[in-house]
Amino acid sequence: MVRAPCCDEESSLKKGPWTTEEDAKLMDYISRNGHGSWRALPKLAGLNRCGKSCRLRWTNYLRPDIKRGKFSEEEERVIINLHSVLGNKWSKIATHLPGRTDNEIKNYWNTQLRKKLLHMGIDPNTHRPRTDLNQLLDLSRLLSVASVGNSNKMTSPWDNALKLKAAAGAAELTKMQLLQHLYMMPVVRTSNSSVPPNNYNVDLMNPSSSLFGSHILNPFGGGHVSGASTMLSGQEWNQQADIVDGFHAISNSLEGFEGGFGAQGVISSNSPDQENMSSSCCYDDIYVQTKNHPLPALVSSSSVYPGTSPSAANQMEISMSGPAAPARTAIFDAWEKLMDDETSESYWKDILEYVLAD
DNA sequence: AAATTTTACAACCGCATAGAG
DNA sequence: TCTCTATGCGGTTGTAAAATT
Repeated sequence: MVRAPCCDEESSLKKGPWTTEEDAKLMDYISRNGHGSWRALPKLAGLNRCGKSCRLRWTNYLRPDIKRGKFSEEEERVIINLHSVLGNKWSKIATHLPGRTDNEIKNYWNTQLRKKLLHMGIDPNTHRPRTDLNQLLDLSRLLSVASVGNSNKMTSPWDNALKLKAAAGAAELTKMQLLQHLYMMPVVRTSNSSVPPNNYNVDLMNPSSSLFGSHILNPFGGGHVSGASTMLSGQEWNQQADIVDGFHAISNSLEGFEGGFGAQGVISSNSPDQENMSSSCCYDDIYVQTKNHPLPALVSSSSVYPGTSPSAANQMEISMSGPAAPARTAIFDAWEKLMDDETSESYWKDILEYVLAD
């Protein structure tokens, strides 16, 4: 059954911006009678609008309890934290911000907060560090942030986020992401590798992988983090069960690293109604997402892997001459820079050597 | 100063859902 | 249980204002 749009029934109904006269009529009517049936209201109030338009105008603009003006830092923090848990459930988020409408919050998110998060290197969809190469290559900035000191003074949610990101081991994070990209490149695979063809990569940031326990970085320290997990291969998490031996070794060598993330307390995860969640497991009263989720646009698997499941033979071909070459160069350049950094620990060199020798 | 681009946000559209009959 | 209506919700669009060229 197809229902006709309510506002198309009478094409003479006015659309577009409301005039002050219309606002006055609507406010006057509702203040005297309440809104009652929205569909009946326009005629009763003498408005040439559809009921839906009247409801929207009232709830988003004319309602007397609406708060106007800039969002405070506290409100920003609340929105970000709630968004990390609820996703784009604007009406639910709005219930925690008295005087703010879902529409206003949605607009503010889309025009301000999203950009701020992106600028900080945080994926606004996942609330996790971005994995695009530009971000990865911006090592010096992250490292300098990480070394700024341990001041706990928070001046804004953004400072907080940056500091937490840094405190959580931005340098290590970046190294891991580079490692991941390195490992995703089918450069060093040999024919006797134990890794099945479709498991030639591994997401070091994957909370469900065995590499780092189940810790997810929450840049805002709000206690919960969620949203879809980043999946770099576009395959099911559970297809990554067979992780190459070399990376088990890396995992073992990085056990101590958990403290870097975990020091904040872990973070965690999902409300049970989280959309797109294929499964979750309880981890010390925390839901940890194990989700099938596509690769972020900025690091498309296709850009690194022209084929979805290349054979060992064409993996080599790809690695030598395929379109992934520029990305590989960038990654290796970043590694070179990293290795030149006198602050790099020797074990990172060991890890790299291990991976390349695999 | 004019033209163009960007930004902010009000409003619309269509789908989902609750609930009445 | 089914059908239908009213309302809620989230994505998208339109447009005025501000910023930039």
